[in-house]
Amino acid sequence: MGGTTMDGTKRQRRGDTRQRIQDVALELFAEQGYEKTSLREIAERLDVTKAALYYHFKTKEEILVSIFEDLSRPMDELIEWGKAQPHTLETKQEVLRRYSEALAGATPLFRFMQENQATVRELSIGTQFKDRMLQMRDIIRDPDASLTDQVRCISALFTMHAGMFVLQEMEGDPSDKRKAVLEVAIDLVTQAHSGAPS
Amino acid sequence: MGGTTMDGTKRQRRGDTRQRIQDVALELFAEQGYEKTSLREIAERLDVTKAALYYHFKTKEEILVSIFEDLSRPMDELIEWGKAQPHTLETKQEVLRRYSEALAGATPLFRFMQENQATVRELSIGTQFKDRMLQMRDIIRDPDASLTDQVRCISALFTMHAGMFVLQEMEGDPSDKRKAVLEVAIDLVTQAHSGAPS
Amino acid sequence: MGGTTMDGTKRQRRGDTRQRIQDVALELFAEQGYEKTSLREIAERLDVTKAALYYHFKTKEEILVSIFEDLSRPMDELIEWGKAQPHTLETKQEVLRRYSEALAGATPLFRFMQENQATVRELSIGTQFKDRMLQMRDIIRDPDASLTDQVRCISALFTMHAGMFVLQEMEGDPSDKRKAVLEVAIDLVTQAHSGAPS
Amino acid sequence: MGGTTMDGTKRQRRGDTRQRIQDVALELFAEQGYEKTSLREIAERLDVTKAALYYHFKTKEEILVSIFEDLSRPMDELIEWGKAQPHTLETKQEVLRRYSEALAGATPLFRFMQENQATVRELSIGTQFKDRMLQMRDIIRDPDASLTDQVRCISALFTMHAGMFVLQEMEGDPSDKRKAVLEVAIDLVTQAHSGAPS
DNA sequence: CATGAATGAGGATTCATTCAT
DNA sequence: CATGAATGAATCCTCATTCAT
Repeated sequence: MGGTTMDGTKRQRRGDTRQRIQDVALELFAEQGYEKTSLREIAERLDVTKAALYYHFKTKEEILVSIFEDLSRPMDELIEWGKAQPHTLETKQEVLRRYSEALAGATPLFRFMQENQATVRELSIGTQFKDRMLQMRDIIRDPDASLTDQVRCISALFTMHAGMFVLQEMEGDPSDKRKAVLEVAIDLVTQAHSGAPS
Repeated sequence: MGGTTMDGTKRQRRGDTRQRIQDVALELFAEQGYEKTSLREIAERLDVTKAALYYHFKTKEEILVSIFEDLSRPMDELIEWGKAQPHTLETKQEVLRRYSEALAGATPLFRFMQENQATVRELSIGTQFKDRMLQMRDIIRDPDASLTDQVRCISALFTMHAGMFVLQEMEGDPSDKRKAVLEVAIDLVTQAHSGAPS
Repeated sequence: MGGTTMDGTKRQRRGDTRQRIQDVALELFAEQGYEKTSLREIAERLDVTKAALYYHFKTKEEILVSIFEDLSRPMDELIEWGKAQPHTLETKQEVLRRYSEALAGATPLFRFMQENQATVRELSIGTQFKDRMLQMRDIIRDPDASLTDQVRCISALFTMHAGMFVLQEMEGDPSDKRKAVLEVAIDLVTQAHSGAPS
Repeated sequence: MGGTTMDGTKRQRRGDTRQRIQDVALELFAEQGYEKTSLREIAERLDVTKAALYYHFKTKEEILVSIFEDLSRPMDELIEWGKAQPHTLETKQEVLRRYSEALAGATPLFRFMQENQATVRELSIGTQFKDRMLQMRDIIRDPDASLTDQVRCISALFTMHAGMFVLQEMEGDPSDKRKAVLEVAIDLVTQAHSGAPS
């Protein structure tokens, strides 16, 4: 597929239609939801025909899948890395720090995933995403800790997740807010670590 | 056609159709999402025609609105109560306790609201729900506290929210889990209260 | 039907629902057209249920039919009278004068008939109305006259018809306008009469 | 399904679907009225699916609008021409002559417009059509003339309009009838011109 | 690479009508 | 006299998808 001269940054300037489709699609998906975004709409924004989309993607779902796969790679790598580390507090804190960055790098996707859970659940990426969240959870929490401490860890994760979107509506410098969110999350994990097992 | 022999099973249900529509609709909305649930599906489950739904509700959206209004009243009352109290730590803790109960009493609705944010956003209830969340936020947080402490308060809210659904997938007694979630939330608010202003 | 004490003006003050239905229906039919006016709309305006309409009329069409029959009686009588007279110019002029009054007394109905010809054509009253128009034509025109003179007579009729509605949009006193229309119509018939046979 | 063996009958029709839709639609609209003609019916007659109609036209109304725009252009041009001429009797007579031709060239459309006034009134073309009629009126009549003479001019217009359809039911050669109608119309305008101002 | 034309399945909604109470 | 509840058939319209060119 896609025969071009190998100049190192191949496929950058040329058949960028595929990329543009993904960009527009993600924008619309995040804004209006997956179901309410029609291929017609995407095509119109790109000023191509619907049929053109089908040249690049077999189905509507495949567009979403491809976006997901491209953008969630950093998160995947983070999980891989986290699993290879010792389950120390320091690891967990570092995981949170890196997760904060991963989230920031793919805000629209995560916003989409969060706001379209019901839809995404029956799509192939639904399971994938859930699996990753569970893996994150298992890196962060300690199965032998008290229920409360486990909740703290999970809460740390959700705090970061939700923080991204809810805090957008508060005044203040975005990077300050991100720092605050991260701080609270790290705090939660740290507290969980110093708790007594149930 | 449609013929169900009058064996009492159907006879009993008379006059409660409106309620039954709401019940089935909420179940399906929560399970599959609002967009993916068709009125045909709801009607079929109730063994009535689509047109019957329109006797009781003017539009699909109105079904959802009516469910929302009925089920979110306790939350409304809680907010009313919370706003009338002094903004002390004790009030906040009590609000969280009551919120925990309100959530438990309307789990499917809250699950729906959380998993269908994208859809709900352009529906009339979207704004209402968001408003309520912001009011809860303003009861719980202290606008003069440090950013971090404000995040703690918001995190307390989301912990409870998310807790409801995410923890369903963990082993353990449901009421234990609810208690743990509440504890973490109260903890967060308490910590926020003892922090120094920024 | 409708047993009440015979006080001479029976059924005037009491079961006037039937009458009210007709009034509202005609108003709406004339305003929006027959197809676009739903029984729901009529019922709502009267603040009764749709089912109530069915107590008074068997079908939607019957409402229209009943209106038509009640309001077009004067026109019927005019035709009867006209047919019994000698076919002189004076008769025709008098017919036009009386027609002018008949039209004025049932403006909304005639407006409706004119603006809903396509719909009315397949309704029972369609044929009736057309028949009456043809009878009017045959009273007014002389089959032995030249084509042109026949057209003059028919034109006289249509002038009066259309005049009712089109002239509403011109400035000037309504009764002056009606007089002008009648004058032109009478003129046309008079001219037709003095013409030479083809 | 739908299977028509490729025997040429269908093959020929390619690319002209849009036109065929307009043709069939106008035919049905004129015959049964706009409301009573369903897209299903149009599609069935053309042996395509309803969705195919939507490929060519955005809405049912747009089908009608497109027909109207295509077919009423001659009338538009006539108005343009008429407005540019001096307001002499000769101009008016010529306008009527040309109008007669314009009407003949778009009989089904004008029949439709006349028989569906109630429907058309709330459609976008309703206003357009009315505007054109008023412009025609203003070309033909003299605002300083007596009311009666103004009615004569308007009557001339309606005579031509109505003539088209009513006369179809009279015996006689069509072109003879058209000539007679035109003669009466011209007569009316001519009389109006020789009248004394009110 | 992309379009023009079309489809089949399904969506929400509206309507005239019925009937037991 | 009138209503409450329901139906069956139809409506316009939208969508993801296909395929010959």
